[in-house]
Amino acid sequence: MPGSTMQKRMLAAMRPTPLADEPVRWQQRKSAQTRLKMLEAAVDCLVSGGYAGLTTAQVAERAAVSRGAMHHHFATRIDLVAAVVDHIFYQRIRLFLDDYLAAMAQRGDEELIDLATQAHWRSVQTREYAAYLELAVAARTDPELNAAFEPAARRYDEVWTAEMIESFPQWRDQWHAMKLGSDFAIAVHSGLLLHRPVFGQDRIDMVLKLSMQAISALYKS
Amino acid sequence: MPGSTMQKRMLAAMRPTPLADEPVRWQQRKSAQTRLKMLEAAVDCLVSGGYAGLTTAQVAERAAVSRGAMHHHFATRIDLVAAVVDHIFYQRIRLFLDDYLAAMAQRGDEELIDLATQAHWRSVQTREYAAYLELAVAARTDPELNAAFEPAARRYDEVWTAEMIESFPQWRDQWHAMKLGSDFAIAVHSGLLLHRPVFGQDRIDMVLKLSMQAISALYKS
DNA sequence: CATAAAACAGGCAGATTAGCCGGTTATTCG
DNA sequence: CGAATAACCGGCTAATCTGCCTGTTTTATG
Repeated sequence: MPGSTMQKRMLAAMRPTPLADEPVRWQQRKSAQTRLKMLEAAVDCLVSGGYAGLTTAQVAERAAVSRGAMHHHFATRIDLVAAVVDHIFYQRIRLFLDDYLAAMAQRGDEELIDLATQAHWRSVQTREYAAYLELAVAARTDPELNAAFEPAARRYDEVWTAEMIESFPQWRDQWHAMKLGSDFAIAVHSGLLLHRPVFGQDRIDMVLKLSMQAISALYKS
Repeated sequence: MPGSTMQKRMLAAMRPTPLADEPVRWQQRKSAQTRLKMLEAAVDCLVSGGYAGLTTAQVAERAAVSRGAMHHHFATRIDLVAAVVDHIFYQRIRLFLDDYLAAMAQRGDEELIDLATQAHWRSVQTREYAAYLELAVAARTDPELNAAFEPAARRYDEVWTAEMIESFPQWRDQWHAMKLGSDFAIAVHSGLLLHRPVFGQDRIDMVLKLSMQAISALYKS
């Protein structure tokens, strides 16, 4: 399994343009650093206060930068939001790959589907996914956000699909089933996250178990 | 199948206190009417602008009432929000029952589980569920909203569970499986709603089909 | 009919936010 | 070294929202 190749390919496909290559000049490096600090602060704002809590003032305060610096990097709020959207999708890919490849290194090449499914469920429980959820829901009612979110979400989905086909050549003839299983896991996991406060851990675990069985059954037919 | 009994029991269990019994005096009836008009306007606000768009000014404008009347019925914004939460859960129960019982009247008593699952998927595509989704996500980051939302969500869940056991006595000995199937459908359907803009209808339909199979399999073991 | 109470109307102040702008410091390059 | 450029600073305005407040109209009651 070309784990390293897979990682590089997916990350390259989703990397935001400002981080295209490492700058060498002090100014640009400092600038990128400040920019990243603001993006991470924006993610914090999303996680703790939702999309409505993602205000320029809050982000500037959390990032410990002046509102002037804020305005220098992101002229308007929507510029910041668009950058946050790209950042979140990139981080989601990065974190999932880190976790999945680590799990794959520990265990063998068997039960790869189970391993990937479990890694996806873990990725759903991260702060990055919480931020993604806020953006996804807000994009449903905010046209400006949706203009930035939907293209990024589609790109993420395409990269995900293409990589699945590339990375599991042994199942290339049943990639339809793989895609279905992936979509299924995505839907179940996000739904479970949404209902966790009411369901509680026990019911969550039972639904997860049932989902794994349904996915496994896809490959035995 | 005592459909009417089921309907009355569930609606009574979830009915908001202000609508406990029909008032007879003009004033109270008019008051309840205005109140309902504001609650429906609030749902409109939620659907079109998200939880952040649920402002007292917007609601008053959509409901075509003065901000004074608004303040008379709901002293603070959180009072309005709490009433909207109860209203939404009540409407969700009501609309689901209307749809499910109508579908059950058309078709026979067979495949009740399939019928209920399909009715649930339809209920997820209503404007009331869109409003519920906004509230559920906002409640994750807004303590004040969560204080009103979580108890209501738990009550809804308890009523749902109890009614399932009451209404399907023929499967009383496998109510664990029924509950699991219900939780599973709830998770899948909400997850699909969330990802529909990216998935598209074809992939949605395939996941729905797979889900139905997994649920059906629960009752054959 | 008179008085009380409920429903309704709309203006005002305080707080918050987005966007904008002139000024300041630090870095780069000729 | 000096000019140009990039990064950064913080105050100002307009708009919006919430909560509160004083009146006005409509309905109920003795």
